[in-house]
Amino acid sequence: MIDIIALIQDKVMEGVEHLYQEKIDRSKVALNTTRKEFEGDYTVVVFPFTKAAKKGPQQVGEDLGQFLVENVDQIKAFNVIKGFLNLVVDDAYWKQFLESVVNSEDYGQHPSNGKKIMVEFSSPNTNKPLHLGHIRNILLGWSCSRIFEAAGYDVIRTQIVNDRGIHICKSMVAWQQFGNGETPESTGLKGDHFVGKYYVAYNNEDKKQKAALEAEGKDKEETAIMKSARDLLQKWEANDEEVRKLWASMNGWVYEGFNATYDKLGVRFDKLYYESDTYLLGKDAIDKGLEKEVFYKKEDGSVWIDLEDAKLDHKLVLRSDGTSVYMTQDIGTASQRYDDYKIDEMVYVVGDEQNYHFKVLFEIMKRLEAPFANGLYHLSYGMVDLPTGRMKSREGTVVDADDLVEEVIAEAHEGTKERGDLGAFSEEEQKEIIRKIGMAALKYFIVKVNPQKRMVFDPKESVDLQGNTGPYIQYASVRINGVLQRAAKEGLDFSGAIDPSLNLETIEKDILLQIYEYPNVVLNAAKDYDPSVIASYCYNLAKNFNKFWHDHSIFNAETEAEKIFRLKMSKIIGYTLKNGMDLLGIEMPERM
RNA sequence: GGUCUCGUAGCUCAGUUGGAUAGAGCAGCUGACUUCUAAUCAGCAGGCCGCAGGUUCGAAUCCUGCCGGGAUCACCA
Repeated sequence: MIDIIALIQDKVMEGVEHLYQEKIDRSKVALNTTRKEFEGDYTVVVFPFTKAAKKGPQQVGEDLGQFLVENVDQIKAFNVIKGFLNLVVDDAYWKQFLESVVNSEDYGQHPSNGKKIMVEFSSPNTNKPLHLGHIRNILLGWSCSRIFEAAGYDVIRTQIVNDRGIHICKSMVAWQQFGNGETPESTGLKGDHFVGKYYVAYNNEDKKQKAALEAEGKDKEETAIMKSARDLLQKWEANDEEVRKLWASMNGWVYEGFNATYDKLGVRFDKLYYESDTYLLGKDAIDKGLEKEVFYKKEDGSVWIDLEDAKLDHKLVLRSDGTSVYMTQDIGTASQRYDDYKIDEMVYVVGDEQNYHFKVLFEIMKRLEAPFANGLYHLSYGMVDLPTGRMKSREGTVVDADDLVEEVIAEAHEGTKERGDLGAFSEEEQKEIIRKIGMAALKYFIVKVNPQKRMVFDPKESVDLQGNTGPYIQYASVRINGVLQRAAKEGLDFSGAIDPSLNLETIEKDILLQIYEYPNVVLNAAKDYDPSVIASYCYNLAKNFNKFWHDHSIFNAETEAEKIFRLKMSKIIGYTLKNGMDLLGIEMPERM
């Protein structure tokens, strides 16, 4: 299949050189799809050539249009409006395109590019359950990892589990003091919620003790429970057997809970890194950096890097007592990952409050001349706000991930009772379909927003099933299933050739152009680390299909040739929607 | 204060390497189910693209300044 876009660009360059004896750069050839109001498929902007031509835009358009029609078989007509050269591509080209993809169920999957990329996402602390902010992180990370796979990368999904530190010690101390030996089993609580309960208990107790200290006129920062937590942290670092045992079992409970949530969200990881294993890493790199004079040592023994020439200030990489900071650990972990997998690229999906941290980290890796330094990327995403403002754990406005999932599924259940057509399914199957619809609503709502932007999460809107939503796109796909199933049932074979004399409707051509673009859309989404590109694409394709469906009956088409053509169209639209939504982590139901 | 980032319809968001009269959805109003699923489709209404300059044949898009929101600038993670 000839790449029509590249072909037009080549011929435009050729045409300008032939007509006006001047070579132009490929980047000067702006090629857009033609706007709806005008006739044509692709539009060349001719303004950039007027200088070379020494003619007005209208004349240049006429010249170039004439040249293209004469020299490119696939272009059968043109018109020029105000400096825009609209080109009409021969229907035969689009029919041939449809034939070439109609049996490619994996349409949009690029061949391997030989590159290995690691995507880190989620990476929660282990002292409380996941919330809405994690959901954005997880969905972005998962979707990007799928997009990279579709773009031809070998992908390794990972997270760094923040399993040690003062936060988990707080939950531990509260459990010791108030737990009476309870477990998730004995209470029927999900593990992460169980541990989170003790984190809350810790904070309540700490607050109480602070108030008491303040009343006595003492330093309110030094509460007894805080001291106990710090004591636990020290014992943990000293490898105290009992403390380690408690730590392991509490983390174990949390992991069970997290895994249940990951399952519900449909994500998994290939490799887990635990902070308890990596928190001491990075010191070798600091030593080497000191030798190379990338770092410098202050009199107190602390080690720093001067990044002022990169507009980044001075940054500590090792404390005066020789212990690591977060940065040290990240330097070490990055190298560890490279050693483990020989990755070409590494993407960190982390909130935008850490933009500065990653700028510094990447700059350090460059100065240390790490072989993967140029493949590092921080996929920074904005915080999720509620219509009432920010989520604040102190004010109890944090939206819990598990509650949210339950809520959207309940809403999908209501919607299905009203509108659904699931009579033919068993209860079990119906539940599964409703789950897919609810999850589609939630996931699409989050992933359709450009990652770098802060977003407002309105729970009411997130469960909408109409308009620019996940279920809208699922509905288009379900309609397609309907026609294809009917075709199968009627024994209708539409594998034959498309009638060469068939005229394409405008909407049919629009759809073919759009599907033609899909593989490029995947590459662009990968290049920009941006799932929202795929989301808009799927929505627009579903919208076009719904219009097509409304305006043109498939089974009651006027001719057999039209019916066959439209069935082929339906099939490829179905694949493309399914493949696109899969890149967002969204599953398609059979019916709804 | 320094650095970074965002600002588009009442609300939530799109808007390709700068291209034609800035687009969707929701909310509001009007129409369309005897038909392959109306979770749909068609229409009306809604805009100083934060403000002011600049670059350009052409700016929501690039540059500068200002205004407004957010983040960050720890021997915290």
